[in-house]
Amino acid sequence: MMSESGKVPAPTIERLAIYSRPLEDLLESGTPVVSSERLAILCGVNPAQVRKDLAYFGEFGVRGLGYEVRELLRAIRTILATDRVWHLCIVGMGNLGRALVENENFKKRGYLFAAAFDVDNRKVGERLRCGLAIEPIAKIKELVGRLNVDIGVITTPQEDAQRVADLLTDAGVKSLLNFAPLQVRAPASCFVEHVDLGVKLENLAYHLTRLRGAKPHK
Amino acid sequence: MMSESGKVPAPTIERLAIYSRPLEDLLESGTPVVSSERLAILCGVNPAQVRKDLAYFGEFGVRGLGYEVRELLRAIRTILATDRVWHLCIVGMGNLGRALVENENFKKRGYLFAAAFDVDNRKVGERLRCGLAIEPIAKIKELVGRLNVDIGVITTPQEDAQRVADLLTDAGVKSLLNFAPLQVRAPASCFVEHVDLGVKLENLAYHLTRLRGAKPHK
DNA sequence: CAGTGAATGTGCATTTTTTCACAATCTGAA
DNA sequence: TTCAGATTGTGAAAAAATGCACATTCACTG
Ligand SMILES: NC(=O)c1ccc[n+]([C@@H]2O[C@H](COP(=O)([O-])OP(=O)(O)OC[C@H]3O[C@@H](n4cnc5c(N)ncnc54)[C@H](O)[C@@H]3O)[C@@H](O)[C@H]2O)c1
Ligand SMILES: NC(=O)c1ccc[n+]([C@@H]2O[C@H](COP(=O)([O-])OP(=O)(O)OC[C@H]3O[C@@H](n4cnc5c(N)ncnc54)[C@H](O)[C@@H]3O)[C@@H](O)[C@H]2O)c1
Repeated sequence: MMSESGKVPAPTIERLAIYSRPLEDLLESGTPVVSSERLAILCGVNPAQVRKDLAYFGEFGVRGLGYEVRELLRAIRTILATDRVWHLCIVGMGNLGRALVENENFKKRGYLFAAAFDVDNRKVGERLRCGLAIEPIAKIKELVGRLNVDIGVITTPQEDAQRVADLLTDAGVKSLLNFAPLQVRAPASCFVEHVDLGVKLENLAYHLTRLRGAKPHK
Repeated sequence: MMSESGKVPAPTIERLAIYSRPLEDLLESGTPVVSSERLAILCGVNPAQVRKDLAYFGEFGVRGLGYEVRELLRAIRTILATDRVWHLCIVGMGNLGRALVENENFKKRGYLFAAAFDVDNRKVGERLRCGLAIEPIAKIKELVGRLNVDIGVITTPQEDAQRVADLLTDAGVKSLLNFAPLQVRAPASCFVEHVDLGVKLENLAYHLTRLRGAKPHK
């Protein structure tokens, strides 16, 4: 149970997060049990894949029946460590930064923005709708330490992103979510996720030019 | 040259887009030539991977030298079809929707927002800073057809996303970029990309709880 | 114009990920 | 208590992706 001895494939982790979306809906709609086949359809993957992904962490199903929705969701949340609160900070309070801190979804899932930073002196001091005040980047080190920030979010222009990443890792942030369109470098102890919308669009563009029998799902 | 006979792995396409970022910087900084090794380091991948990715589409390098930056960038743009203008429309002009249409990066890369839609009557008619006026969703079909929209961007709340996807595909949009946290379903002829920030964060959370010798790069 | 150094392009081995297929096992009914 | 029906968990096969290693080819030098 909840063994996780060997190493788990990265795609498995990504899919576990994806599985939890329809599971939340099923839970809300009162469905008590779901089969790997049904869940697979809802997520656009293979049923065996669902079972194998879960099997890395234990046996959550009942043969002949399926998975109890509430139970499975709880298990996935434990695996992904979303059953606790994570503290985020965000650097670069432009359009994107504001949209992110204002989004209720994150709070609902346990991702709390604990601090927001910007270099622009006209913005520093401004109180955001979510209650946070924008802090100067000079306070990154102090606040990251004091507020126990786990994840740093970078929403500055591209040319500042690496510098900001350095500030954050230097302040002790253990992982980064970067929205600027370049690969920021960080020490091996810091895990970095990149969100590059340009890459997504270019993918679409590529497929649009040769859309003959392309699969609809990733 | 530019053969592309067999099928190309999906990860290759994704990486081509990633390669183009440092190439743009190199071009700007006047670097005439780059080796697969250097480019690989800049992108956090294996040099052989770079060469193999490119080899799917032709021979762009010069043995003993490397790749001419300008040439290679042009080639990648041709492959990814980013050497032309794509017309986008966006549905759901909330925080995220506004951040997206206001972002200059997209225009610079040839992704033009041709129309913006919302259901909220208080928002319809409003003129955005980018010049676009917010249209009612009743006009989706007409405008998508008239403006020749290639890509539909969905930035509505989760519960409306599937309905909006249906409206868009029905109107003839050939691909979708969805930001709502669920897998929208679309006909096989329509290519869908999902951007789920929750998945990214949950990935980080997972790795944070077991960060022992984890690789920094994807 | 031959020789050197360097980096490509690529066949092949390796690794990773997905999928298949079926024995194991559970529920509920008779 | 046994049986039927259903779906899991999982070895083993298949497919996909990555990385190695080197022959090939080019630029440049003397
Ligand atoms: N807006 C989008 O929809 C969108 C989408 C994808 C990616 N991005 C990327 O996200 C980043 C931000 O986009 P945006 O539209 O919000 O830009 P923006 O210009 O609206 O905001 C950037 C903010 O960063 C601040 N900033 C600049 N340098 C800084 C520094 N060194 N330290 C702290 N703050 C600094 C600026 O003062 C500004 O407030 C960009 O890299 C952009 O390419 C944006
Ligand atoms: N804000 C973010 O940073 C962020 C990040 C990731 C994902 N998302 C997702 O993107 C979506 C939008 O986020 P947001 O923060 O902009 O929300 P928002 O509430 O600010 O905006 C949603 C907009 O969609 C409009 N809308 C609702 N139903 C519609 C319909 N049927 N047709 C057209 N328009 C409709 C609303 O009027 C509103 O303007 C959500 O699904 C959210 O989960 C947001």
